[in-house]
Amino acid sequence: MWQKHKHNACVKQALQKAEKICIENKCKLTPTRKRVLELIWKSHKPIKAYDLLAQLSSEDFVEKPPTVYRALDFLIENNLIHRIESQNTYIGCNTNHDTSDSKFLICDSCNEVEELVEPKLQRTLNEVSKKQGFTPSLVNVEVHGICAQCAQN
Amino acid sequence: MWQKHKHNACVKQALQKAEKICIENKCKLTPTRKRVLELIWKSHKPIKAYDLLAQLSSEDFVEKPPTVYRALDFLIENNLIHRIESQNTYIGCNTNHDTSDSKFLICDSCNEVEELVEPKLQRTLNEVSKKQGFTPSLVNVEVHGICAQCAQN
DNA sequence: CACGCCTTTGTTATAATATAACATTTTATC
DNA sequence: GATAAAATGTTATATTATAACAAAGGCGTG
Repeated sequence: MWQKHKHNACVKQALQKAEKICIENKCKLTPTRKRVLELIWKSHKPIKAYDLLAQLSSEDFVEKPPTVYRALDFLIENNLIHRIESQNTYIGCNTNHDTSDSKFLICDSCNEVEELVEPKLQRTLNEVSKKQGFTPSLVNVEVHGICAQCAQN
Repeated sequence: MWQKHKHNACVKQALQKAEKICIENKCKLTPTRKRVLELIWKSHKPIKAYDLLAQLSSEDFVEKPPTVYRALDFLIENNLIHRIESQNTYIGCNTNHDTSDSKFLICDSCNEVEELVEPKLQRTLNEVSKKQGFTPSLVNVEVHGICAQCAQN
């Protein structure tokens, strides 16, 4: 279970990565953006925009929807988070992307999500696209099911 | 372009398939459900719930959201349509499923959608899931990009 | 430094998507 | 025809997201 891993460490690491990416991409990790990213990582599970909003509201931040959605847009554009379309949720990304493709295993029992980084899956997706003369720009894979942990219980 | 194909025929075929499926599944293709399915097929492209609602309203049907959403739920349950999560849209399904998995190529230029029925893709998805000890129950693949037709123009 | 420009944030309002909850009607079955 | 189950009608509201415009902040250049 994730409680056992070094969770503070993974939040910290995510923020450091974000700083780095922002320097590379010549953009700014402003306080709001940083705080939203931090909240996403702290939750560790897919989180909803309005839940982020509620958490921000209890702090020093302005509590209007555009605040959160702008931050989310920024983080998505810079591949720091992904949106899980089938849930209207957002989750941190700790893989190294050159694209904003997102590929997930989503456990419907514990709600944990695992990002897939399998080159083989990417290759297959490219192949089947090419076969249809299709040029992919953005791939979204969401596999729902039961994770190993939950299957045991 | 799809205008060239026998579009009436494909709508008709879809309705016939629906009748058949409903007999198999021991459920009923009521007038509202049938009309919603027909509208989805007539549009031929991904269509939004409220667009369906607007079309129904100009007819003899009750024009409230639950009407449409119930019909959509029914059609999805019986694998007669799919929901495209990244667009909040619905599209007819003319492949033979035993599951409600959905795998699409989505052209962001002309908005046409092609359903993928590649066994190889399914195998690869199963493989990468298994590798993580994950048991899939529902697969959703949405590849955005540019179709062959649009790439030429 | 001050000016202008661009980015970011604040603010109000509203759009778009979807469901809850309960009443009524229809259908199937006995 | 009584009754239970399925489907539909109805009202209200929840959830998710964006438009539009104003104000503030950062920054490069003369």
